[in-house]
Amino acid sequence: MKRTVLIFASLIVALLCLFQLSKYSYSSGDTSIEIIIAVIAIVFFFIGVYINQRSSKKRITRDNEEVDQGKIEELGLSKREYEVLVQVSKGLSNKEIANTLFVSESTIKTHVSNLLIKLDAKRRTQAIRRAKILRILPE
Amino acid sequence: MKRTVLIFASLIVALLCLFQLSKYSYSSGDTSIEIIIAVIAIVFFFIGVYINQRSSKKRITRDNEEVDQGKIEELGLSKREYEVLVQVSKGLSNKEIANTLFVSESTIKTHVSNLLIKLDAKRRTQAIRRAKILRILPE
DNA sequence: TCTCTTTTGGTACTTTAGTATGAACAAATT
DNA sequence: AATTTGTTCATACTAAAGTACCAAAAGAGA
Repeated sequence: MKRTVLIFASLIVALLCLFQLSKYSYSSGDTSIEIIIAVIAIVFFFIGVYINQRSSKKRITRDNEEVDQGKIEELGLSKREYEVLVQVSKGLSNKEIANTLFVSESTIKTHVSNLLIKLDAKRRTQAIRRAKILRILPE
Repeated sequence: MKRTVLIFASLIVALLCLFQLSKYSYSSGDTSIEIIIAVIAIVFFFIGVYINQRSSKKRITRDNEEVDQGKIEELGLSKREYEVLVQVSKGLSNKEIANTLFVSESTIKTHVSNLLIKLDAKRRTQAIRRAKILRILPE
């Protein structure tokens, strides 16, 4: 938001500068009005392109990286369960997850079972699917 | 590409129209040159925004939906193997895949085993992971 | 025609995954 | 203090998943 204000402020300043430039050129008479208008058109065209590129980049980043924390709570997933879900989505086995989280495989099995119920999935692959659709997983 | 040419052509036409308008306004003297320039600036600014929005939308769609056919060949995945991979990524079991593709479960197991080797994965969940990273799967 | 790849399918086996159930313990809530 | 919730772990079991090997049939290409 602050950036948008700054950009618009500098746009107005640029516009005023162009006014002065056009007046000067007109009075001196060595530059035709058509060229001035063309330059202004081109400059503002590219300003529009540039500003839009910045905002669209932000949009892409937001959509792809942000995780919907609300839906995690909505599903009733606990912190640990979500951690396990992330590891599952990385393609790790229960034993591997147990090692990375420093708990036993039994614990992971319990978490996965609860995960499947809460995500309404029969298999871990289905859980991954649903989690990605619900925008619960990163990337 | 064709659209880009069309857009630029209409841009030039618009520019010429504005030239004529500015000449008329100047000779009649009832509109100041500043206002004309301001209008042109604003119009071309929004033209820039509009064009960039169109192209950025295309970019988003391309990045998310297009599948890298080259990498599939590179990995040596056959048509059927790729079909199975897609079903696996949807969270289906071997039996379910067998039913949707009208073959036996043994066949699916063979395909999956070959898939895992070609994708350098130990589990189907890992295969899904790698496939998504390689941009082989849709969405 | 012969060869190679793909697709299909089987058997037998091992390994993961997932279910059911019970239980201990800590932390937060009522 | 009593209850609920989350995390931990175990046992015993069933169900998938995956491996290893083999083999037949179809299609494409040399």
